[in-house]
Amino acid sequence: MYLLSSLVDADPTKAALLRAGLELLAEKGYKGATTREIANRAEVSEVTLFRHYKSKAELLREAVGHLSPPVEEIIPTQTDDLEAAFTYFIGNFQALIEANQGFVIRLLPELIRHPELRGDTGAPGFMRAFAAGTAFIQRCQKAGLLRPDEPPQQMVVALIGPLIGRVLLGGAWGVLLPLDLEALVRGFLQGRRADGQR
Amino acid sequence: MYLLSSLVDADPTKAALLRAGLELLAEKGYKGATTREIANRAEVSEVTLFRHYKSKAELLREAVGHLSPPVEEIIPTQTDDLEAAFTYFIGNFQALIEANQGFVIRLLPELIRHPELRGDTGAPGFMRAFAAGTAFIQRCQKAGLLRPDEPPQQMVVALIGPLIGRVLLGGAWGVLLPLDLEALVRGFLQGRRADGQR
DNA sequence: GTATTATGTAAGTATGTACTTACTAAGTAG
DNA sequence: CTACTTAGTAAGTACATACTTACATAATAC
Repeated sequence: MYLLSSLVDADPTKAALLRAGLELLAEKGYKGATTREIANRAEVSEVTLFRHYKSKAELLREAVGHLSPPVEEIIPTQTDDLEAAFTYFIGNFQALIEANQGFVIRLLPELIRHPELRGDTGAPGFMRAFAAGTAFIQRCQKAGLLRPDEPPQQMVVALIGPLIGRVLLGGAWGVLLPLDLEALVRGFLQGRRADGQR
Repeated sequence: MYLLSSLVDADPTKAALLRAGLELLAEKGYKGATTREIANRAEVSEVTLFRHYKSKAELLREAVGHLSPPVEEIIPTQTDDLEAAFTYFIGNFQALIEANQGFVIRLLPELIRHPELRGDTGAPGFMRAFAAGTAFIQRCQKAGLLRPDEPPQQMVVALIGPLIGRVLLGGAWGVLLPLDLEALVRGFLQGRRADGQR
């Protein structure tokens, strides 16, 4: 379900614990994710859990730190055709968060509630997808393709905010309603191109 | 912080308990909202809490049921000028969720995680704001002002999804970035008017 | 063959939490 | 003045949880 980087093969016990911890953090929240259940789901004993991590907090902190979406694959390579580039990006991003709805609906709010889980290593892994989007927009601005006066983070919010909101509303309603991605990209680019052309 | 309807004056003890329960449900999650702390924040003893509600679950269920945004005030009264009407609506809605960020970021996900808190009384109070938006769009469709072929719920997602996503991302980043509401309304209405006019 | 490593089982400690019971004090209604 | 309601304090029950300790077992390293 959630994307964990490296280490997965290195130590299978640790990997299983991290994965189980992430899943239960999303499903039940920080308090609801008990060490007993994490160990059960990882198919190890609770004692083994505490032999690998000195506390539940440490385990979950490390698990969150290992979250890593496949950033490289969702970033467009070309910037010649802006509309195509952003359609590519938003399509990939949409697929990513649709496959990881639990992350958006449950894990992200839990990380907002428990900032200590994000660790102190600067940008936490789970934010890399947003950061990648910001970086791409910045690149477009420097290349003179997008208006330079709007902050890139603000542009990212305008671009992917609708996707996030859609998934959250979908969770609340129990139905994921379709979204017109082309219209989204069109609306986003309108008035944001640097050359003034439509 | 959160909008509770009636009853507030009727029984101040209950009202204080409900308010404290909601606040802590948002702040700490279902498990984290302990009866002791709810009672403390309501400035009553824990025993008093259990004299009014037979369980923590019942208290929180009732608290969620009493959530009531000022729906009447955010719905436009006229539909002559669609752009003005939707600007009015989206402006009010924006103000509402900005004043209640905690609801969107913390309470809504917690209600998704614990559907039993929503009660069995059909549409729960906290969804009324979304429902009101849906109803307004439906009215516009019936009046022949908006395309009738797109489901109103889907239109609502396109309209307020960006606001929701923005607040969630704001929570994750610690910064609420500005959003161009006029552009949002313009983009929303583009291609959705029934008469084909721009 | 022995030491080391990774795991399991069983049991236990300390603490927090939902919820109860018994008794008391103050205010209000008649 | 009395009855009733609403609240508080103090204490306790039953259970779950994070985390520990002690001991046994199987696999691997040398």
